[in-house]
Amino acid sequence: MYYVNDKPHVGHAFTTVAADVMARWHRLNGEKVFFLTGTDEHGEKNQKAAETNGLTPQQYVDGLANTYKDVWKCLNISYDAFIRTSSPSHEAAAAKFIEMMNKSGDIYKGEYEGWYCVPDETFFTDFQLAGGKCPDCGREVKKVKEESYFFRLSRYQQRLLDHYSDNPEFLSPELRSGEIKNRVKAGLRDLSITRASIKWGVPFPLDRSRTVYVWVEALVGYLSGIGWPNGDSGSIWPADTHLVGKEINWFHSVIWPAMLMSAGLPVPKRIFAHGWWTVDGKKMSKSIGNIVDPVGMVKKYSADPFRYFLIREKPLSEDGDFSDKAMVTRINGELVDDLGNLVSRTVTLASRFNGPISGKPELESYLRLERINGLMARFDPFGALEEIWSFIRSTNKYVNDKAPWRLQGSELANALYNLAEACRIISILISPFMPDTSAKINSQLGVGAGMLEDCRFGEFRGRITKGEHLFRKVA
RNA sequence: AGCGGGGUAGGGUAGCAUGGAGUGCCCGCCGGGCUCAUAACCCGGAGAUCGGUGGUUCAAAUCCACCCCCCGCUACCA
Repeated sequence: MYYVNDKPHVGHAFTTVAADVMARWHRLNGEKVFFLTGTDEHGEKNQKAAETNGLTPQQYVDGLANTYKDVWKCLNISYDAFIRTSSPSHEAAAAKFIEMMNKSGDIYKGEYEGWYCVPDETFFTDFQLAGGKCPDCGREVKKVKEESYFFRLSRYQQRLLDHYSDNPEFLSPELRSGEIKNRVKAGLRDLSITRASIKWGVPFPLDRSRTVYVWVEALVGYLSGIGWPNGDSGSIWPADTHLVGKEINWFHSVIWPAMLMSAGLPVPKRIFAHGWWTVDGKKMSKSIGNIVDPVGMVKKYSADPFRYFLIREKPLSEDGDFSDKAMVTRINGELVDDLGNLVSRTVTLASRFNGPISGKPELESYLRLERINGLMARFDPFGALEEIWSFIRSTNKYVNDKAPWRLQGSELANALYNLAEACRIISILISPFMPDTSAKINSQLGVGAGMLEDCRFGEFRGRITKGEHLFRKVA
């Protein structure tokens, strides 16, 4: 789920494409998948932005939510539900959730005290101040006291730590787990969960003159998005994975599980915090004007190559750099030259052959399916693509070694059989990453869409017809 | 400052837990082969004091100590 205040950029596209790839992979494996995304729409920023634009907050976020949906359509995202936190069903779910926390005795009225930077509209703790001044702008801050309701987050310190040690997968990737554990060990402060001054939000059910702190209510979106507390949400929850940016890891790895424990609900199995993109080596920012627009990328390179690049260029967990140069290298080298060319030479050779394409498997040992599966299970689609491409390269080598253009009869049929089956299997394996391309390969091979279990060398049943190249070179 | 991650050929990475010849992969570069394929494909080669110093060891990229440099997180803007 994304906090909407502008149209999505590469970072958003990355998260969503990665989630889509994982969702498609599990469907390919015959598993039942529920893929939820959506938009977090409340908060002061949108309230103000709406005023500036002469719209109601609702009108303003309606526009943004539609923009998100359009971009996901353009990227071929196969989500099952799209939750909007300004929807009535979400507000009802959030209110219900808070009442459950209250029943556990975890909500109390207190006083929030902090330093407020008026021009930045931001609160700071003592610790964050830079020499008594605002750490962002360096101006004076003033002490503010506000009556507020609190969530007894401090109560959950030990339960969280126990949960982390009992479920090592929960804090993913491993490199992130240390910082969360240590901070939790250092102690948790209770969390102020209401705002008196912000109107654009979910009314706080215990005192409707206030709204619920946006974050707290947005997290409940993971439940309201699957229809909780109604419907068959019980068969979907707990979520297998929440895929989030590393900057919001704290909310997902600490606050959210504590909230769920308080409400007496199961905790998701894994929080995966992914890394960020820089652009041409620089941080993406409006002031530099280097924000990468995914729609522009799709127009320029089309959806599949862009999706491929996002996953192939860096591991999910790491930071990486986005550049047109890197994009061109990947497309020309790996999509056009490795994959496109393999399919092209296979299809050309096969379409000149009249007899039945059959033989005995000779490429099986190069296909490390278990390893690929394992990498995907560990949430490493980057590593999985590396393995898939290793198979593609081995298959290209096989063409050179066999030199089918010099063969005839059964020897030729055998070589073609291996190539056709390899292409069919490759098509299945890449389908979660590049669904359109996979369909193109299938149509040239004359086979239907396969499942993961069909990634075995069997009998080749397709009828091959040479078609267009899968990709075009880019400059 | 505290906590966390990282520094491996021109660039990007894997390897490090359970030490064993600098071993692998991708891009780039040089040379060769092939001609089915969008000058694509295949093979070979050059290129690294594995951040630095010291230590443990028969043996260290890998273990230990200290140092240098990069990056992230530090909770109520989301």
